[in-house]
Amino acid sequence: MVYRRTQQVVKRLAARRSAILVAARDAAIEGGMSAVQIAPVAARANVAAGTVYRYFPSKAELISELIVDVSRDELAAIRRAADAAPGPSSALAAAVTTIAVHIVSHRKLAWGILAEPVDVDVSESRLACRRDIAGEIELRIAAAVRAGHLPAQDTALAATALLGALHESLVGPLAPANLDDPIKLRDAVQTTTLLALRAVGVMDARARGLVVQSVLPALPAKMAIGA
Amino acid sequence: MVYRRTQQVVKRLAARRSAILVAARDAAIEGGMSAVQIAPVAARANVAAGTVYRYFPSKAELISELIVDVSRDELAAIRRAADAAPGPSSALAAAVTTIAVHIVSHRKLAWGILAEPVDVDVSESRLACRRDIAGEIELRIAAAVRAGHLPAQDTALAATALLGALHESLVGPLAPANLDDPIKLRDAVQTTTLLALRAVGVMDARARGLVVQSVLPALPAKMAIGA
DNA sequence: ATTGGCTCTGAATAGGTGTTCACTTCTTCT
DNA sequence: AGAAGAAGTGAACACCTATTCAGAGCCAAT
Repeated sequence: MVYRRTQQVVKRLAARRSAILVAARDAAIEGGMSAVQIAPVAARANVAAGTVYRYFPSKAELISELIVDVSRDELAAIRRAADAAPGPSSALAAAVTTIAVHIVSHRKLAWGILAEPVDVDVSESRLACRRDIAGEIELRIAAAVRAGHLPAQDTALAATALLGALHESLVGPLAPANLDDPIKLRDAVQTTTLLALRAVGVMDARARGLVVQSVLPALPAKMAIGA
Repeated sequence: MVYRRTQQVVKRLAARRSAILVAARDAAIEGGMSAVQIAPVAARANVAAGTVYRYFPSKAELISELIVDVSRDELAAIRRAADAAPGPSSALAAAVTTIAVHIVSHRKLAWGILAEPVDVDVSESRLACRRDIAGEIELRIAAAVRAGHLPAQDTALAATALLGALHESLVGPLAPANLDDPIKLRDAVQTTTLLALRAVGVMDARARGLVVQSVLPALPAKMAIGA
């Protein structure tokens, strides 16, 4: 063998792999999963279509890895926000708010990762991703129940329903228009979070307080301006 | 002109058109929208692929009409249930329960009509269908608010979120397994309805009562047996 | 500089599905 | 019965996109 990968080459290969994933994510952010096609993604990453197949065995694998990546970041953000909260109810509110803000920040990506049908089979990774996030919410609901802040309930179903409500009202086809307006967006996030908290049994008055506490810090600065 | 459609022919044409629509609906019930393909649908309806195009200008038109049909039936059922209820809160509970029961009765159809991405552009009719149903729920929420049973709120957003919660927890990928078991199914419908009612601000205790009242009559007999 | 293997390329391939259309079959009217 | 026109047929076509692969270009070691 007269050829060995030098450090420089290893780095270039890794960079290229990452570039392809980034290109795929950008495509999804702009046009949803249906825009994640091999040729356009390859063009974005400045490689030929065939090159993609030197890094990923199939389109399904590429998309799966994309989903896993996005979901990992999302989950980390949720945990960070919830763990920083002073109590179980606040933690739940913070988690819900974090999800809502993430969803509205990249609506097409969220739609693509969560629901948009894709021709390839990514159900496995997509399901796992959803399960992870729902599981985290479930944990937070259960903690609030244990603390006596919420009535006893089927936490798994509640977490699922809660995510469904968030998705539908923030990225679904009936989501309010003009979510580009920071003020409307903030209102939508607040209202949706309030609904979600009430759904699991937080009293209305208390829920309103939790929402105000959790929404403002979670929003990017430019969105909070309208406060 | 030496040829005019006789009554008999008119009838046969109408029957054939209807058969194609029924075939499309059955295909959707069994395998979701992706199973609604021209060749299989034509085979189901006992016609050739080309014949479908003598009745519908394109696949998109066929699917649009399918969506409109299903949605019309759904809306009628919701109104019937809600109008039969004694008061605004009961009406809302009845409407929500009706939707939940319909959804679980034909999960793949519901998924296909509401969310499953399709290659053709049916966004128009799908959106209208969703808007109609959400609008009905919104009306019922607004009535309950006017009656002083619910806190003032953004009724449009609430209706949307409520539908999202129902869909996600009953037909989404994280929906509980074993919904074929009538008892589990009834529990899922009850729990989900309870969540939905609480989300819009019905007090927990009152919500539980409404759910029990509304779920049992709405369930098909075989599902209610476990009561 | 040369050699042997690795990586990249992008045109060609393959498979799947909506749509068309020349032809056949059926229906109506004289 | 025969003619004229409508309805039905299904194989062929068109389009789209994932995937492949033979050859070009690049890299490391001698």
